[in-house]
Amino acid sequence: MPAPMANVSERRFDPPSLAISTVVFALSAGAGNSADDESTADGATLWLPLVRRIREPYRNTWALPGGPIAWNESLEAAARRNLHETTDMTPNYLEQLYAFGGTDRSPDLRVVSIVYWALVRPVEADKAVTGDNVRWFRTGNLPELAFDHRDIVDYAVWRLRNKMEYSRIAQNFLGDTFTLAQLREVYESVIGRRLDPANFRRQMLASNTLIETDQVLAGARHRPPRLYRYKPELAQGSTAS
Amino acid sequence: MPAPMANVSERRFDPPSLAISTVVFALSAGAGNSADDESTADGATLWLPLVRRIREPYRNTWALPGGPIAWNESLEAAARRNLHETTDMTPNYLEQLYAFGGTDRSPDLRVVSIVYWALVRPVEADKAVTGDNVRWFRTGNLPELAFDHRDIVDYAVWRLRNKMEYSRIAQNFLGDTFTLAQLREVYESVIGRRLDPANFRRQMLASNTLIETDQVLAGARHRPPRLYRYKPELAQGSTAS
DNA sequence: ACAAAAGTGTTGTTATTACACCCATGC
DNA sequence: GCATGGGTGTAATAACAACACTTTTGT
Repeated sequence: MPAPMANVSERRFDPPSLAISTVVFALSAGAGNSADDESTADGATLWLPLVRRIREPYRNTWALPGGPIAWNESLEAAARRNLHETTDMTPNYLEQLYAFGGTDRSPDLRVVSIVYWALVRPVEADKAVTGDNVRWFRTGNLPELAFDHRDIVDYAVWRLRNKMEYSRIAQNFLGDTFTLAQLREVYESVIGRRLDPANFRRQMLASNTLIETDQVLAGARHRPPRLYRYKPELAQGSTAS
Repeated sequence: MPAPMANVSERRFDPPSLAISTVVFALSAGAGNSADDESTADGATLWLPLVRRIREPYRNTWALPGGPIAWNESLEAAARRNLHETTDMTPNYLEQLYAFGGTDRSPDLRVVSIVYWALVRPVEADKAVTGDNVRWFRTGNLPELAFDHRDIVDYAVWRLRNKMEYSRIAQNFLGDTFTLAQLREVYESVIGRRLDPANFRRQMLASNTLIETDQVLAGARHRPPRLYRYKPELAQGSTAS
């Protein structure tokens, strides 16, 4: 119960308060329950869920899911709990993005936001109950966002693209097994550029992170592609504390 | 004046409070005013300043310089101000490292630390008035640190090494002009590995970030090396807000 | 048979590495 | 002259990119 008798103008001079927000990414498959799904044939697209603010400032404006941090939970736990409370999702991957603490982020309160970014698989993305107050948007076609959330999203997209090039986070968009074409599609839709199937295949196999299963994916009118899975990883998650 | 009548045991259940800390790096030249300067002939070494805690918990233990965030300053400004207050230094480079918010970081208070890391040139490093409460330590030979500061330092070193390989932060350890050997020494002492002088030279020149001056550095008993300077950079600093 | 994507081969280009060798200075 | 690092040359290797070509399925 901090400073119970403080009114708004006095609160302006309190030390900054803390909050958590999360930028969640999913690929198009799981975002089918959106209104304007004009998914072009040339590959999947990136989507993220936003929530409508129900109070001032920026009332009715779309914003990143977020909330306060409880006294007995870590930052990551706060992000995870909050995400579940607001969107019913449990992320496959969760990593701290940045702490945003400019003095002019909010018109009245001074709040420092510790922002996480997350990846969810299609199955998980479908769990998000969308409606008037929660909706998926494509990263390329966002509405006006509250606060500096637009900058935050841009930074998160940049980070995702970046990390895609040197790590194996792509697996967090996919199910347990997948074809190399599916894996390639993840890469292509995130970095926004076509990749040579032949070279991509060799790079992935050479990276020694894949296990070839003995199954193939039949049904299409061409040679059935082999299914792969990722090797169990030693340690992927985020940084300590 | 938040919650003025709260005692210690009640404070445990307050929402986390905020603080800023900074890991400052300098190369050996500027750290000569240290006690155990046994700088080996084979290149410079990394140093960082620590301050002695004057209150519980961890009283008398060395810790990262840090402090609270004022209501009207950004996180970066808080780091900069605090660094100046505690060590009289103004960093050449300053970037956010990570927000540490584990629940067990401190025995009593719950505090979230937003940590920055900084680079200072030798001239600036000399401004730090060392004494009983501020001292430079080599990163390879640190004392026991308060809280989780040891983990934080390790992470900062990792980040510095990493960033050294794909960016031009090395310049923040050097003066305006420098020889390629000096630049190489910075790289070598940070990443802890010898580099081929010939190849290093070509890589640096090929990167197209250096300007050749018309001066050389005479005085040594070998061919005088040419002095270079960095091209004025478009934008280097940290991320917004 | 044919279309379409899976999968393999091959070649040219570029980046990296190792190391030989010449250059210019102080002593 | 000679030791010392500055600076250039070069060849072997590895990584990457482009693209031709063969394989296997569904229709």
